Amino acid sequence: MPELPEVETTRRGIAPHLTGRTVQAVAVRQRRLRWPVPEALDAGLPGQRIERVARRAKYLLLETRAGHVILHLGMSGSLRLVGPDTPPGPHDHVDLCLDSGDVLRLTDPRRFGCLLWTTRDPMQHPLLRGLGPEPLSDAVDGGYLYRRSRGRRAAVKQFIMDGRIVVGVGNIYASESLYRSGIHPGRAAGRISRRRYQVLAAAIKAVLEEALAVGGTTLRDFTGGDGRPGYFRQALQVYGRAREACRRCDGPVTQKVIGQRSTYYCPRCQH
DNA sequence: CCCGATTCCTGTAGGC
DNA sequence: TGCCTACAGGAATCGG
Repeated sequence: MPELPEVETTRRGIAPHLTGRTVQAVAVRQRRLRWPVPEALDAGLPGQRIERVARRAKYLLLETRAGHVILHLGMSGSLRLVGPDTPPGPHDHVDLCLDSGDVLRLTDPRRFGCLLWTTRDPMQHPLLRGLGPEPLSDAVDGGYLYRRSRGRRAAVKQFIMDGRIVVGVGNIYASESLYRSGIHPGRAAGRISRRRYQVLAAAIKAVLEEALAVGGTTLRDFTGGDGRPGYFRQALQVYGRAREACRRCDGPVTQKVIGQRSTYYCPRCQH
């Protein structure tokens, strides 16, 4: 599923094929995604040249002079470039037809993604306004997490998954970075020391960067469309490994629901 | 403001 | 083999 590294990998994969191209036509076969695909997209996008492909959090932005496409892959979405006469499958909801002949195709079986169009500053869009800093930026460090966590009683795992605090840390990376940090995911966010938040911030960055590095492998699946899981799966220490042996202490990995999400951790190594 | 619960959707996995 | 249910997940939104 598209996590932040995979969204960034997607961006890098499609950007060379989109930048400078003009959208000739838009075909919407299914408008009902997380939010309806607006009719304004069909009206406003054709004829526009894509100046840049950017990313903010897990949103992809296609910038044109007339407006911006805001695209989110949800949990099952993917983008592929296909030839002009490739017949769409049942979950191929939207096509952007380019003047190169390529078609950018959005596939999303569970339809948790979205594809929106705005003629205003996209960063002021309700979905983007209020998002926290990028996890790989200098704005996120131990001191920042420490300050933002004061007074919070919610679990630290929920805290780092809160997009207003820091974006891009999904369920998988939250478990993985807490494991690396030796921090118990259920610990109250406001009761963790500055020193431990420094360790956690470094772990979040390391996990995301490592995933991004192997996300380049996922790109081949993505463009080739064979859907194999990326290599990052093999690097997971706790996620999805309930009752299996902790790689550090050999004790069983525990699975527990925290904040309505499956959470994996080692009760011996994380406190 | 903070926090927990609910909601969207459908492929997959597990139980019987 | 096949049916049925539970579950997974990103993130907005609602209710307290």
